[in-house]
Amino acid sequence: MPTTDPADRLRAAGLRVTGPRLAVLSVLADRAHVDVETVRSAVYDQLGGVSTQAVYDVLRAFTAAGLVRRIEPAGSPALFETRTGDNHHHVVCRGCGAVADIDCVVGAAPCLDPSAVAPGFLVDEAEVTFWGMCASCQTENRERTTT
Amino acid sequence: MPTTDPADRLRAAGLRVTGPRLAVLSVLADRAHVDVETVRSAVYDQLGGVSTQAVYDVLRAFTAAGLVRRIEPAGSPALFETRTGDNHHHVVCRGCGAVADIDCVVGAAPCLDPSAVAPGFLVDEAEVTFWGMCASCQTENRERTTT
DNA sequence: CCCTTCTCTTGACTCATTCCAGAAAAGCCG
DNA sequence: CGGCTTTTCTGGAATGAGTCAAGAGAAGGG
Repeated sequence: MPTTDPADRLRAAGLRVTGPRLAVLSVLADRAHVDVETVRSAVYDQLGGVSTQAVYDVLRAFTAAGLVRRIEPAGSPALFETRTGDNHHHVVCRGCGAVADIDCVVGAAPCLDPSAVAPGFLVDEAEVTFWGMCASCQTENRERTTT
Repeated sequence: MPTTDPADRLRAAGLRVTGPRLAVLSVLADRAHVDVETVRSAVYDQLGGVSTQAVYDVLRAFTAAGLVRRIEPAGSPALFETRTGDNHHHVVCRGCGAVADIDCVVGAAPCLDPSAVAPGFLVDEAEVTFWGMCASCQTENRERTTT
């Protein structure tokens, strides 16, 4: 059974095993897309205390090690997710800011071919963000408009 | 002759014609992608003074009116561009942060079909950002590595 | 020309994120 | 199992983008 143990996953990534790191890892495992403040408070509850700084450091280390991916939808703070390496994309709700995953339609990265890129530009990733309205925000909007 | 005069374009959008607005408009016309600070200083030079606030207000009003589009590549401040309504995309250089336009491969918005969106989600736009290295950053990188 | 309404100015303030020591802990080595 | 090096965590201050608020000032309609 490969790298199921959180501590092993950290070691495999060349990172030291510490309380905060394990806690952050477990928080990320629970939820799909988490912002720093959510991580911080969850870790805080779990360990009885952490500094904001530690959370940022841990998340940066994880991102650099490829354990988590950092996404940053326009107009909202950074979010972190554990699905990495599969180049999937995101839908963001304009109403409530909810983020959901979308499997990549094409496959490997970059999943799109930028036809007319500036000459010499070497593209390694295509990031796709879909914008729209989630079901509940549509309902809410309609009600408010109709009323 | 349709909306060639800046002042007319403002009026057509239902906005009042003022010094700062005309100045911002001309700054945006000169460059493809501008951040707020660049706009502010250019307008400052042109008019002999503006408040940061006015620049933000003007840009927000323009964005709301559809005169400009606001883009926000992860890790950099907001940029504004005058190409609107043609749903084109962007390449961002990881080295220097330079942004260039890419014509949409597909055509109309949303230019991609999110196959497995959460049920009920109404998508209205697909925003594509290509990440990579521009020609000069590649060269610089190679030199630094080789040396 | 007057009045209403929208726009700018100034200045304080929030929020996310980073920088800066120094103290503490984890790993590695023998 | 100790000692040493390296990395990580703590606390606190600082930066930068962007927003809020209240009042002075201009644009436009009548």
